[in-house]
Amino acid sequence: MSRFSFGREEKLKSRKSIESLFSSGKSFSSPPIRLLYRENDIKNIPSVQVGVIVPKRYFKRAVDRNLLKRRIREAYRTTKQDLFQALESKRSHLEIVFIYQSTEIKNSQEIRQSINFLLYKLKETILQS
RNA sequence: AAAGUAAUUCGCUCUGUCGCACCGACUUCAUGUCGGUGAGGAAAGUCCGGGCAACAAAGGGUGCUGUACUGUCGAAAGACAGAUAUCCGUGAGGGUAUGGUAACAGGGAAGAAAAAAACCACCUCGUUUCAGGUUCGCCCUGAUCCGGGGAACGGGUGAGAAGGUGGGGUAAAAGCCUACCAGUAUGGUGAGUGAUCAUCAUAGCUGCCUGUCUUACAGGUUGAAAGGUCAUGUAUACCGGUAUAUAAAAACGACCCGUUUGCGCCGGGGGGUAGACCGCUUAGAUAAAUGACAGGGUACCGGUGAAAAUCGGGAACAGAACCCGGCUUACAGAGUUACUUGAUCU
RNA sequence: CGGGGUAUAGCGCAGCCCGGUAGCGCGCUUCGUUCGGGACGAAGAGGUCGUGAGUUCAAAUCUCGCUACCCCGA
Repeated sequence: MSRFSFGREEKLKSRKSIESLFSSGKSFSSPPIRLLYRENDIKNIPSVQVGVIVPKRYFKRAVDRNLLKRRIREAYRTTKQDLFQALESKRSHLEIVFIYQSTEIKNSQEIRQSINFLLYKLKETILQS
């Protein structure tokens, strides 16, 4: 597996897991993005599933929503290495959702900074627990 | 040339790195490698029509909804070409409307009046009173009150006022008569597939809008969250058979006629669950791919400049979710063809 | 993805079907009443009828487009 790939297994798709994530997940934010995550050790395999949300309320046109989702996915894809290394020792399953919370269309640099910070903080909290 | 009108076509591109979805081949315990394909003219709004699917089907009438000039194409929506009326534009052109009219109803405010009369003003006859004249006769003239008659629209309000203008006519008037003009109806001739147009003759026949009404054609309902298969496995909804026959009642789009089903028993069956696959496609996903970053270039835009040039910016509207045909809306800019121009430049 | 609805005064709603005067309640302003306030009484102000076109003599109302908000369907 290539280091920067972002295949089907890494995407959060199940309706059930999303609902439980929203009801029992923990979160912290770095504007304009909020990160929502949950840890479980059911599978006993180090793995991550990620979802991206851009609310229709903030962006009426589908073009803008698609653009922001693509930028967030790219930022995650290029900066996820540290998180994976940290998970190697924990052998736990992690579910993450990124929620975009701004009415402006931010450029790629700002989004990447935000994602960088969020993933760093997530790594720290996981290693501590 | 410039500005414009109509139709039509297009609507960024190159390099590098890292990625995504589907399909195929090879290889595998996992997986990986290679190759191919991967947004639009509107994919949008969901305004119409059709396919497709399920349900309902026994039919008829009334009702309801939509459409309505002519020809051609089309499964239908609709498109193209034309006709008439009207509005906009100098113009090329563009917008809007269009079955039928016999009968009935309505048209606020304003205005005398909204189609039929009345009122005021007009003319005339009789009468009351007054004034003046006088040939002294209720004889003449004028005004006034009341009553009868005449005719029509003079009343300047309104979006709209009883065809328009001139002449005649009359006590006063009026298509009352006449000339010309506009329209309508009927008939003839010619042109056109047709709507219709042109022209001739005849008839004084002459307001507009809306609704009711009426004619022809079309329309069952719900939408891929339709629907099917598998897994999961539960209340008497549903289905089949049988039996009874009294009726309440229910279904058949709103109503009427009409038709069908009906207590019970036996057998099947299933409220639920929220998973997978099919439906699904030469783009074909299902928390939903078609991209991100870096660098360069073009159309084009802005500044400076006489020009060459140079500096800065740099592609609009917008992202498929069952599929087709239309309509509507958004859109930086560019090309092609035909045509127009009073005022602009050479 | 599909279907439906609403927009009128600061707030909540009528009026729209069948075109001609924009109204109701609460609130607001002024005056009266009271020692003062509340309640009460009297008077008054306040609306591009979401927006852009069209039809019409005339549009909140009829027709078409656009915008915003809300609801329903597993």
